[in-house]
Amino acid sequence: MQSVFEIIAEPNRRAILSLLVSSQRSVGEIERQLRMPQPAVSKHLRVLRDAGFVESTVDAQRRLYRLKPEPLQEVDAWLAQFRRFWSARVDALERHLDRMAQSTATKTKRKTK
Amino acid sequence: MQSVFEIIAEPNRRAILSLLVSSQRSVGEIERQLRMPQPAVSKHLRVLRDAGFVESTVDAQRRLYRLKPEPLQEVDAWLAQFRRFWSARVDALERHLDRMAQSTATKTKRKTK
DNA sequence: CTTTTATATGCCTTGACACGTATATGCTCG
DNA sequence: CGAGCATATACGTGTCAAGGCATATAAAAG
Repeated sequence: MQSVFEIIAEPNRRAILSLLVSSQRSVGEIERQLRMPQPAVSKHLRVLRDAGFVESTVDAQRRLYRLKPEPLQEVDAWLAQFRRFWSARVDALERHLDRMAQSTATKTKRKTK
Repeated sequence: MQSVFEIIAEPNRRAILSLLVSSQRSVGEIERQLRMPQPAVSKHLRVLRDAGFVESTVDAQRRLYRLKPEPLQEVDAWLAQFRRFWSARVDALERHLDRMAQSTATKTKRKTK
């Protein structure tokens, strides 16, 4: 379990991350909101913490977990190389659709005239 | 192997995707550029195609594979929810650093005067 | 001090998947 | 049509991680 991609491959871990984006939570809150056994939550949090996705502070017997941005930014950085590609594609599609609309409009004009 | 996240968890598959971002390639080209056994390449391409990451066309005995944007955009969409979070954090950090700089400047001023 | 609450860890089983090797399919060209 | 190249698939194997359950640690409450 090394790469950030393997970490977020697990659906429950993604759910935890999504939950933490709004605010920090205790293990028990996560457990209840995601309806998942407590040991499972703790284990996933362990993985997430080791990978730097979250950090925790102690509040009496509770541990409050909150998000850290770096690993997800790493994913974002990897994704960046593809944004150029697909925006180019969207542009091409838009040009294509423009031509379609153009041609349809012409046809309609002819018909309705 | 259902979710797009599991697909890109595999390093060789990410390498293939990165390779295809510049242009389409045949299986043999991928095999040589990534120094990976041909069956491995074919298998990963199969997975990528089934998941909609790539598509292929036939060119004689070759198959040319090229990228499709949708699945990676799905990843991008999931990531979007965190961007607000971390840009907020960066803002806070910047404000913090500004204050530091401010205070340091003041101190320096005093010293150098 | 005992009980209860909150969280973490250990062990075991199971299933998925990546890899290697061998082989099959299919196209091209002599 | 047969040889050779390009790609796909099948099978056997090892690894690793997720889930379930029991239990350990530790703090709070009574």
